[in-house]
Amino acid sequence: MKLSVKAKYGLSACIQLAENYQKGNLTVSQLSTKAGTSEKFLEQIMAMLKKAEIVTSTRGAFGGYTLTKSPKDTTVGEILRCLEDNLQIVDCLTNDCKCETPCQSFVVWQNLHDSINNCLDSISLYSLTKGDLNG
Amino acid sequence: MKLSVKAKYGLSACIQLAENYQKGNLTVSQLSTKAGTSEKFLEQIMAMLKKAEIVTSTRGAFGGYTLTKSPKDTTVGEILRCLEDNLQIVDCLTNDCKCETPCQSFVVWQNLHDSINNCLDSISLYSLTKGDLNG
DNA sequence: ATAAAATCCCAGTAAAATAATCGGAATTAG
DNA sequence: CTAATTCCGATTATTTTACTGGGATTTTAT
Repeated sequence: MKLSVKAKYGLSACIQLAENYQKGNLTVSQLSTKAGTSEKFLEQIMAMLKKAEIVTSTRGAFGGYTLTKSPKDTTVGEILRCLEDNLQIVDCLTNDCKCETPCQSFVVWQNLHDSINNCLDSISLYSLTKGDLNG
Repeated sequence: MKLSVKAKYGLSACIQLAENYQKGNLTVSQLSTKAGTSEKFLEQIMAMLKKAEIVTSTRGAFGGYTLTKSPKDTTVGEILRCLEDNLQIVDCLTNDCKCETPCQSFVVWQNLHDSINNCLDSISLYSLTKGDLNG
């Protein structure tokens, strides 16, 4: 139940992009410095975010990354689902449950899954840049 | 962000103890069979639950485990905190936060941590044995 | 055309965490 | 005394995470 550093670095990068929204690209080099990791590692993370269409890239000189949608329309939930295997804390919920029959814990995992997603979906990047969750 | 099998097996064992509450002990052998793991592995998990005083043990022949408190007073939150490193999804929250300054993600981890704990603390073992979270 | 700046792609490796396994000591009931 | 059981500590195997590295491709500027 630990969050991966991919999630931390990736969210950090997205917050930076939110702060730079409509002010042009940020490069992996710039993003990685502030996120506190290597370019090569953040590169992989940006590839995941791009595949999920959370960020949009421009190749070549003067290229870089931008948010695909506005910070108000981009949630932490989307970002972490992209970087944390869809936030599936147990496999039971998508695959068939292979636990004991009947699996009396199932309802726990369902509730927990919903709690986590509801929480994170309610936080937009915009609210984080304002330091106010209701902003 | 995956739940460990320790948490799954441990919760399964606790549910079994809840169903057997005030009907005597259950042995590791009995618990492990239904939980679907080995005796030796569940032994370790029961030791953790004992240390957290969630279960009480009786040694020797005809020994085994019982719940320390009633199923109504034992929550899934307690159990998973015991088996999942206190449900600390990031280290920032207890240690000093070593992320970028200022760490704009901090509020996310706080919210998530609270959501998870509130969710799990609201589920008692009793409600699980009844298959009704409001029971 | 060339060079520089950037993303993109794929492969490999090192470290850490997880999931066990193993052997045997201590305790208790009968 | 014996059998059933928890308790204790060490070791090992497997999987996941966290990186590192090389180089191809794309784009802009000169």
